[in-house]
Amino acid sequence: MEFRTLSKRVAEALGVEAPTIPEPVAPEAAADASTDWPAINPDAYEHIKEMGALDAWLDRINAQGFVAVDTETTSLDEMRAELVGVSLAVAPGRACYIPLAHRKGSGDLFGEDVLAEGQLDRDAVLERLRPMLADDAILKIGQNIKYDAKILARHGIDVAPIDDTMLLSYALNSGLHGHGMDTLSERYLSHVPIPIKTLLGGGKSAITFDRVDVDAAVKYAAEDADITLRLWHLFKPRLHRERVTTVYETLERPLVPVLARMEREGIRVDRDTLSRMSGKFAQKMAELEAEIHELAGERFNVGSPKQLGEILFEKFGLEGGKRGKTGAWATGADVLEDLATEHELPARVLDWRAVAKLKSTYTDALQDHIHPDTGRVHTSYVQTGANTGRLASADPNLQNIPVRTEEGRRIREAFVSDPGNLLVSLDYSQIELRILAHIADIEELKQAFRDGLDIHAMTASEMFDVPMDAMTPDIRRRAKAINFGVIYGISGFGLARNLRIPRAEAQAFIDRYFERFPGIRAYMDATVAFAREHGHVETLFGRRIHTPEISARGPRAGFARRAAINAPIQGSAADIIRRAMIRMPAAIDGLPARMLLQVHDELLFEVAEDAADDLIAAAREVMEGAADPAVHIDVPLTVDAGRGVNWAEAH
DNA sequence: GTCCTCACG
DNA sequence: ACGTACGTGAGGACC
Repeated sequence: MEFRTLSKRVAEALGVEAPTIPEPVAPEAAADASTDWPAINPDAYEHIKEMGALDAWLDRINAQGFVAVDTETTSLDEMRAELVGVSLAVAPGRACYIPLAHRKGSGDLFGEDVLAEGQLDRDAVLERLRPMLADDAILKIGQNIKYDAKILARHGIDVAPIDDTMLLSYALNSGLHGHGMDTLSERYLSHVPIPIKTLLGGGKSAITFDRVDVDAAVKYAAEDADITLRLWHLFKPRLHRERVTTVYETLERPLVPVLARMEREGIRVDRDTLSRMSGKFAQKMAELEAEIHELAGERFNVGSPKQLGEILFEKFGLEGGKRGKTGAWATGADVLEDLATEHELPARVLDWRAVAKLKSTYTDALQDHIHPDTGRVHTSYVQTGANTGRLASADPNLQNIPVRTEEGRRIREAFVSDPGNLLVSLDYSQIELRILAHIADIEELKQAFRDGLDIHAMTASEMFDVPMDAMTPDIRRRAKAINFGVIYGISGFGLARNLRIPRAEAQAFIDRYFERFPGIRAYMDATVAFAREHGHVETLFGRRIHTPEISARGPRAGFARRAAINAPIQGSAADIIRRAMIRMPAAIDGLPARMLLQVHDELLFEVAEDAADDLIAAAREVMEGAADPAVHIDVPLTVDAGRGVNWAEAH
């Protein structure tokens, strides 16, 4: 009897020999596959309204070992969305939609609100789909499948194994903007999908998908599955041909269930704490506003940079005014800080802005994100969010919760553990500088990290010939700015602005730095040369970051050059923490602990009090060893840990 | 919708 | 001569 592996069956579908290792290779099949495909035709899709018909689709899926899956719901917010229907595609042009919870009527308060005709029972269908969705031998293909997996997880259904066309696109082309289905369909299939707006309408009168007419929904939903499957047929062979299979299979795909889990866990946020803070901030803003109006001699909207600029630079004629591209006066914090040495108005505006930011973006907005059922805030990580391989966090963004000022940091007191639990934070110490030391192979820096020295003080000592025991905070501060500048693709202008020193002086620092650490300049030159030759740079783990503008002329060249220098450093750090996250579930299995958040170089966990030590030990080991065995990094990766009943204490 | 501003690593 | 530190997301003003 023949044992058919997943990859063999997938390979057959792609019309090629099965490979001996994990995934299929089908360059030839992909090269002309699209020419053989039927045109995308929404009228050709099947509306499943009987179990027998569904079983026929399942037979086909079981036989071929892969299927494109898409869910239709009532919301883009996976934690609140209700499942409305499921679509499946088994071959280009062969797709169906299973409506489950479409409703008749307008949805008005007094309107009819009963299930539409031509649907199957939702729970019965889910039970029928469940074995297939969890079957190890059947690949489930989705576009942003984390979304669908979360919806189905809420109905107790696991989806695995998976492929994701959005992530395939990202692995192949991180430099291109847009990995959404509409963009991909237009770019690769030259087809404009049915716009969701034609079904839902827009603005205030927009309806939810459960109010969409079933026949229209069949065309829309099945088309999405069809497009997803076609994109997969195009992308999957390119993965191997373009040598990014490992990145996709070790850094992208396995992260999906990990992120889905973290997002569903959420983090407990105390509404009363936020609400009290909002009240205090409102009071403070009112006081400051009165002072500001008094100082200005008139009432105006303090939140309007336009009005503020007119008062500062036209009414008062203050020096240092600059207009931006659009002709508006620049009133950013750096400008106001300069003015603040001579006038009280800009100083008070800075105070007002600090409070207004905390209130509007954090203490007010976060309250709206507390889930009514869980009492927790559930962010959404965007795996394709950053070109460098970093994650992005949205709705809400939990990667930019204040920490730098005392007042802001108090917002973290609202992020709390459940009773009997603690929050535990583990963060990589100086990971980007360590990676720089390794990539650029700077012996002094590497040794300093091995010796556990203060790296900024050590840099300062080398650069300014100051013995370590005679180091002053100000000299160290300058060296720190230079170290960060190097990571960002340093320029005299940028460093001068950051340190508020003359540009010539900043340039002299940089020259001195390169003199002292010639390997850094060599790394920068080599990286830019690599980008010019290949159109991309790479992380230590083979992730490619495309640099399409590296050979541009004019100011864009400078941006592209600095981004190219930064990308391998930022991207390698991103890869390392991804590797840690992927291994984490197995490492903490059995502990009463859950991973909640990632903030670029930090992982935040919630754990039962008496297991905190065990968790820290386990998680630290995973994080510190996360580059192994794929890459040997010639400096230790070290992780700092903290714990407490809230995020302020834990950090 | 775009710009400005500012929160984070 | 140009015009710049790298990577993000979000709120408010303004068009």
